[in-house]
Amino acid sequence: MKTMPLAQPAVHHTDNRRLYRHIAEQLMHRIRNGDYPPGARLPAERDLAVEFGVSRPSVREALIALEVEGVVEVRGGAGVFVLQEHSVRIAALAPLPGPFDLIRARWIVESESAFLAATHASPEQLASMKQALADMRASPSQNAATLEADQRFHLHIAEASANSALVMLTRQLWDARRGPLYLQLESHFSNKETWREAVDEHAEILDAIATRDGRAARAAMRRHMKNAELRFASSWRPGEAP
Amino acid sequence: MKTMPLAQPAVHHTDNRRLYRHIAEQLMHRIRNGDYPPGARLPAERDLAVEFGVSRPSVREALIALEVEGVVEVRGGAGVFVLQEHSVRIAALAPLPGPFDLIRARWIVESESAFLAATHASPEQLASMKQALADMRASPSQNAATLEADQRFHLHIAEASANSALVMLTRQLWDARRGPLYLQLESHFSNKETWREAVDEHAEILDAIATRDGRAARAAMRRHMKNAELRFASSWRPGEAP
DNA sequence: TATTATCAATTGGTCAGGCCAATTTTTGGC
DNA sequence: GCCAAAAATTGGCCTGACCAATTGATAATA
Repeated sequence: MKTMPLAQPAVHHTDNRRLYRHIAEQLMHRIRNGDYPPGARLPAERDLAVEFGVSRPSVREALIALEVEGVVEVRGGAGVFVLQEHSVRIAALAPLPGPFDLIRARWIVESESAFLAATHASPEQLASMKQALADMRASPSQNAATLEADQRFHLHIAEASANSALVMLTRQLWDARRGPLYLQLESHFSNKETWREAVDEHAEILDAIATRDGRAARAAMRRHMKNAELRFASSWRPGEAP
Repeated sequence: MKTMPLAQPAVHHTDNRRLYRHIAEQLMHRIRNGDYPPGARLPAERDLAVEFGVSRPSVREALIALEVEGVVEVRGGAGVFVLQEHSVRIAALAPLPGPFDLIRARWIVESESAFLAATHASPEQLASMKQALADMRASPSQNAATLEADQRFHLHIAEASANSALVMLTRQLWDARRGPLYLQLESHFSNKETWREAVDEHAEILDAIATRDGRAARAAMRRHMKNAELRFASSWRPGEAP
């Protein structure tokens, strides 16, 4: 028996394509509306599919979107439950830390990552660090590309620490740089001389890790962070506190 | 013709359930690693399905997760493309760190927070820590309430460090405890004796901070973390890695 | 030759129906 | 009433198919 002639989706989605998005919006609307209060269980995937006139995979996709957004929790065999708003929202509302707080936190976290990386770094990870350093060297001054390579370098060190929590923290610290008054300052304090210094500091860190000298790696990272703070401070215009 | 006997997924996902998450993580890793640079087109859904040894719907679910995360853009009929400004969103989908990684990361972060707190803690913050400690003492063993008080104690220390980035990191480390196999273990390793030990360790930390002895505070926090790791390890059932 | 129109291949979009594993609910026995 | 076993429910994942949009190659045309 051949497949049926393909029913037109009952959900009238004006936004072309992305059916799952439309379903997700419908569900989100109901949740906000209180039809599905926090903690409640949504109808079964099969039932939702019938109700919306779509297939179960489409409903699944919508539910996954809601799950990724932190709205619902999917418990296998049990059901889909509305999540009472939790940590994510709170973190989003918190203001981003200022540049100096970030650098000092990185001083703490990344110096220990470097220490651990000296022990655990694999040849592949060392190669990745070397590549990132080369990408930094490729540019005579700081720009968007070198900033990306810089982040890549530090993240590779965190990954080489063999501690996924440190990777998570390092990522968060770098993500926090997307703060409001950060970007313009970035470009401000970057002249050729300070940039060369920064690159050389990275080279020292990499050398220490490559030679498996944990203490030297930690010391080099701490120097780098302290110097970064100084470079940042020197480019600071008085009258605006972080 | 009946359906084939159901092939076992080639991707060996240790993290129970949520296959799409595993696939999304793999793809995210490649994107971060530069295998799929910004603007590049990912392999076709069908090809990815073959490569990962999963079905196309599973790949689709992973891609939708990445799309919701803002990492990729799906253009119907054309392909899936890596977005340019994906940096911020890239963190959320990463798997939660295991308990041991978390404790070691806390050893690093919170010991320095304690050191700084000894210098900067205000009388109000000291009072809050004291209150949290009292709430912990109020219960003879560990439960949900004491866990909350425990978190409160440590967050107050982070706030007393006068570094908002450390607060952010500490919050993230505690949020990560929402991991899958964490909660059941929590209740497992809590007998009255070990709980009393833990509470006493907190008291030592608070004493050191209250007397403005930074080095002692750091040392006390490191002892606490090391002991917590030992307590956790002793309750660990062999055969299940984090 | 350069340009454009057409067609075929590719790729995402969606549906249908199926079996499995985990969970929940019901049922049956004590 | 209480507890264990069976049945129903539910999410997890798979196979295979067809449609629609995009893209690139090909042929027709100026």
